[in-house]
Amino acid sequence: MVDVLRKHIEDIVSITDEEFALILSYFTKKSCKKHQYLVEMGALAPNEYFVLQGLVKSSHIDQSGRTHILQFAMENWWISDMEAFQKGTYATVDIDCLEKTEVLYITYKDKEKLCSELAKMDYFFRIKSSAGNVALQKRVLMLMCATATERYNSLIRQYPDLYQRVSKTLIASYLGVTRETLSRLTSG
Amino acid sequence: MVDVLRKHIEDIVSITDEEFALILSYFTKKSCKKHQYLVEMGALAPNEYFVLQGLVKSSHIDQSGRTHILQFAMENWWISDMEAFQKGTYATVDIDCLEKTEVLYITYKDKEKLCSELAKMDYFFRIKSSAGNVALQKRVLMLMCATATERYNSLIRQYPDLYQRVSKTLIASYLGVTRETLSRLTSG
DNA sequence: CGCGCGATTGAGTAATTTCAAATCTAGTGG
DNA sequence: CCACTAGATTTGAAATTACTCAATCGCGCG
Repeated sequence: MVDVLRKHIEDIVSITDEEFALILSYFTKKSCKKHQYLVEMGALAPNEYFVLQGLVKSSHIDQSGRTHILQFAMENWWISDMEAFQKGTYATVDIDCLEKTEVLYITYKDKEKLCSELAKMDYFFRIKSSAGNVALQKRVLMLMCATATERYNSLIRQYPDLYQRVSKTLIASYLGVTRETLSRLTSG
Repeated sequence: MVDVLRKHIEDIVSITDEEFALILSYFTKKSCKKHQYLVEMGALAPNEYFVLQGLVKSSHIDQSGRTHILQFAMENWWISDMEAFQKGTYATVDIDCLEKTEVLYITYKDKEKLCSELAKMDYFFRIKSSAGNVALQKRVLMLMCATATERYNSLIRQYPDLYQRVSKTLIASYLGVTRETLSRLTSG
C-alpha cells in the first residue's frame, strides 16, 4: 500500500530503496473509518496527510453555521490545514473522512528533518507545493469569475468519480452555493 | 536596490556574497511605468516576478467583461501566472503595474537551473511556496465564508497602505463585489 | 472655471437564500 | 416481495441580497 507514495514521489524524482525506506521512516500509517476526524477546528494540527486510499475533505464552519468545503482529497493527494501545520497555530478547518480511508502522515518537524537529510525531498516538496499553488490559484479564479453552473461543470469534468462518491450537499458546499441552488442549477 | 532580494532570501536561508551573485545572475531587472503590462492574458508568461519597488496586480477579465483581481503584489512579493509559468501554457491573467515599479524576473528554466545548482534555493522556494499555499488557502476560505464587509476589513487590517495606494474599484474587484456594493458596505 | 475620473446614491431587476413541504432512494425487517 | 424509515434531493414561494444602469457628487488638475 505504501508503494502508492513511492510511485507518487517517483513521478517527480527517482529514489533508491534505501531512500524510500528513510522517507517512509518519517511517516506513520493510519486507518480511519468513515466520519473519523484527522484534524479538528481549534485543535493543533501538526500533521500533513497523504491519502493512500479513500476520500477525505477539509471544511470550515463559519459564524452562521454554514459549512464550506475547501478541498477534497482522494488517492495520491496531500491535505492539511496548511497554516496550522506550518505555523503551529490552531486549525481553522476540520479534516474528516468521507469513506474508509488509509493515510500516511508526517509532522512538520519530521518533514523539515527529512528535507534536510535528503535534499531531493526539498525538490520534491517544492514541485508539489508549486502544483498546489497552481490549483489554489485556479480555485480562487473559479470562485470569483465562474458561475455556480460553470464551477459545477468544471469540478465534474476534473473529477468525474467525485460525483459518484460524495453527496450533492457536499458538492454544493464546495462550489459555494446552497444545496437547493445547486439542485435548481443542474435540473434547469 | 537588488539588496531587497538578498534580504528577502536571507529571511529564510543565509547565503554568501558569491551565492547571491550567482542567484542574481539568473535574474533580470526591469523598470516599468504605471499601467505597463508584465503578463498579458493569452500570451506566454514564462517569468516569475519579484517586486523590488512599486505595486502590481494580477487580474482576470471574465466572459461578461468583469475584472477580478487575484493578487496585489508590493515590495518583497512574488507574482506570476503560476499555471502559465510552470506549465508553459498561455496566461489566464494580466499582470500590470499600478505604480512605477521595479522588478526582478526569472524564467522557469533558469529557476530550475538555479535550484539544481544551489540546493538551498530548492529549500528557499519550497518555504516560499508553502507560504504562498497558506495565503491562497486563507483567501479561498475568506471568499467562501466571509461577507464582503469582513473581507474588506481583513484586507485593510492586513495591508493598511493598500487602501492609500489603490482605488476602491480595484479593492472591490479583489473582494469580489461591485464598486457600488463596496461603497454601500463601507458607508453603512 | 470646467473637465474628467473616481466614488456615491437611488431605483428597479435578477439571482440566491431561507424555510417549509413534497418526493425520491437505499437499506431493513416482516 | 412489499412496506417502512431515514437520509438525501427536489420543488415552491417569500424574503433577502447583490447587481445593473443611470444620475449625482467631489476633487484634483490644466
